[in-house]
Amino acid sequence: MKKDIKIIFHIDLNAFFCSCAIIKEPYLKDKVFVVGGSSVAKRGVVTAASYPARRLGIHSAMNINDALRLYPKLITVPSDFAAYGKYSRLFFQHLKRYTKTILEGSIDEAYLDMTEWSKTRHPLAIAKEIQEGLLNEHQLPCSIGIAPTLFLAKMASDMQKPLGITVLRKKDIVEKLFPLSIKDMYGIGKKTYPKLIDMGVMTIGDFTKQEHRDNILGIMSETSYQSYLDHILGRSSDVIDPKRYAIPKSISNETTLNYPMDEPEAIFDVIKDQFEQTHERLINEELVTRTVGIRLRNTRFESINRSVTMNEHSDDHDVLLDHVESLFEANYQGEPVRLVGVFFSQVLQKKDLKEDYNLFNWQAWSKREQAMYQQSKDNGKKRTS
DNA sequence: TCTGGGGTCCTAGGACCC
DNA sequence: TCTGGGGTCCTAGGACCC
Repeated sequence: MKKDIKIIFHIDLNAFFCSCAIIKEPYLKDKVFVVGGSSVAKRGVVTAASYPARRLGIHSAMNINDALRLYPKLITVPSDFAAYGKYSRLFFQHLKRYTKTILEGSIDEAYLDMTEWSKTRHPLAIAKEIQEGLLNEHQLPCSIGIAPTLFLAKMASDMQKPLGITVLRKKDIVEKLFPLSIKDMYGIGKKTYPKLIDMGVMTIGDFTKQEHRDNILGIMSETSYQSYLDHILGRSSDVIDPKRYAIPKSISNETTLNYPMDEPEAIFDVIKDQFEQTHERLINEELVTRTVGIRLRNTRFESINRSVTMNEHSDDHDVLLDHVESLFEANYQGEPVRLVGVFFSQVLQKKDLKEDYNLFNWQAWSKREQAMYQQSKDNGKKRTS
């Protein structure tokens, strides 16, 4: 039986942080500017670069000083996370007019299952309408990719920026996807890219060639390799699960210190501050955690994470803080640190706790305990009858 | 040359149990 | 006494993404 082909949209807001800055300060439109940098001079990186800045070679994650060297008149504006949250919510609200089957890929990216809609209207027409709606109503430019799987839709939305709409059908893969540089593939980053280039895998098409298989398996697992092949050839997931990223699996706060510190009391003050922020979010979002950890980064940029997993989930301030304190005391060796952080993982929603907990308890009981419990119940029945 | 902050997923090794 | 193999959980680190 032939499998129904789905129509997935991937909608990617173009230079989202920059768009938010322009909404607030319209004079920034068409200017060479970046979002990012730090209040502390001579530190920080570019979080987002405007398109005019990108044309000068300025890109995100670039050191602010390097960016200034490329263009001394560069305007820098500070991050405004409250605004990003606000416009992100407007973005998703706008999309919910079209379908409830939406996956929030990140603050500025969404996947939509438009299969049903496309039975009555042409996908390109709907995409055009969404794109114009976001631009006219919210001043948010976007690019849209239309494809049969999530991965291909994501790759398609990247092909024409800004304000592009790109259709990538399975039959277009060889023509449109294969020629792209392997570094443009989602999942291949700055560590894997040079290794692939060394073995002659320059393009996405090269990656699929049998002749490179053994070499590639030398740098990644069979599972990863197969998963990339499935992505490229249109065999990966076409199912949108709106719940997938709805509840965080971990939450954390970290901060880079203004200068490296080696006074344990002073360092712990900062860690405690990070803890309070993370804990506040835990409480506000009605979450509980089972694993508590700290992170320290030394002046060589090496990080160590140390964590403990508790027997039960908890949101208790003092219990969690005690763990943080013990972890710091047990692991801090006196070396100067430049970054500290606190994280909670194995996070759950508090309201989901009870069921899980009962289930957990039952399974944790030994066979003998379960038998005893069963027997006591049976005895109870006998007594009452 | 100097590298922010928030996440997800994967891998690998050790402990422990059966 | 020494031994196998499989499964799960925990910890740590790393790659990657926005």
